[in-house]
Amino acid sequence: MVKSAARRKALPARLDAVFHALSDATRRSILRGVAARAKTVGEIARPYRVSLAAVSKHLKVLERADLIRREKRGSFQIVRLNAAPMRAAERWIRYYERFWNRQLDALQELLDREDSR
Amino acid sequence: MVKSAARRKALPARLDAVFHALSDATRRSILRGVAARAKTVGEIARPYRVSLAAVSKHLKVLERADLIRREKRGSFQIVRLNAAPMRAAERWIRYYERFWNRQLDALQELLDREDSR
DNA sequence: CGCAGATTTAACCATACGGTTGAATGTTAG
DNA sequence: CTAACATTCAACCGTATGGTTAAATCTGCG
Repeated sequence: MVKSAARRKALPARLDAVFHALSDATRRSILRGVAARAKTVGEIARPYRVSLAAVSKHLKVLERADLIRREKRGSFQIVRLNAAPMRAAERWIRYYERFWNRQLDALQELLDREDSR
Repeated sequence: MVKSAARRKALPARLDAVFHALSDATRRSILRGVAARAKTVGEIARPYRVSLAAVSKHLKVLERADLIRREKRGSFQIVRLNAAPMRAAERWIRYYERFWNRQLDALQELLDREDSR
């Protein structure tokens, strides 16, 4: 059962892992990269000034959040994006859309009042 | 100038702070609470089993991400949600919507094939 | 003034993070 | 079999995190 396998962790813990994975600019950049196309670890690491071992650790964090999947291909491996877990994160955030809209409305109202003064 | 004040930090750094703030279940829970209505620190802390000092630290993390604003009201203070920074986070994630859709499509296709076997 | 209440600060602790270097592992190619 | 390559592991380092308790700070009130 694909679904239950993907959900063995409780939602809060998964959100913890996903948001934590996204809280680092290097990791977000890595995700952008593998979203464009699947890459080997070496390819992923090349653009960054950090060591390969550091990138390996970043990949482990991303893997813990299930945001990437690895396919072993002999001596190297192919890393590809798994965007699915972002859905829950996006839904969590989007709950607050009404609040930022409301606040923007309030700000707009404020600015309108300033303008007409 | 409201806008430039809200943007004194570079986008990546702000995203770091926002995603990090959201990576803890207690902090997410706190945000839910203050979204419902503005609260004092004491009110915020009451439901949790941790000390007031711990909650105070959580609030500092949320404040660093500019996800809450505090209004001093004499001996206590009122904490309210500031959802605006979530916009950028939501936009960052939504970029990947097409990927999780694409992958869901692929999964659906797979399941369809299974069904018709 | 002086206390009570609300909140933060300080000091401390264990663990996690993000980075390094160097050794170890696994795999393919000669 | 061995050399070369891709990647991870291990050990270490400095700093951050999330928690604690106890002391400090600030404010309103009698």
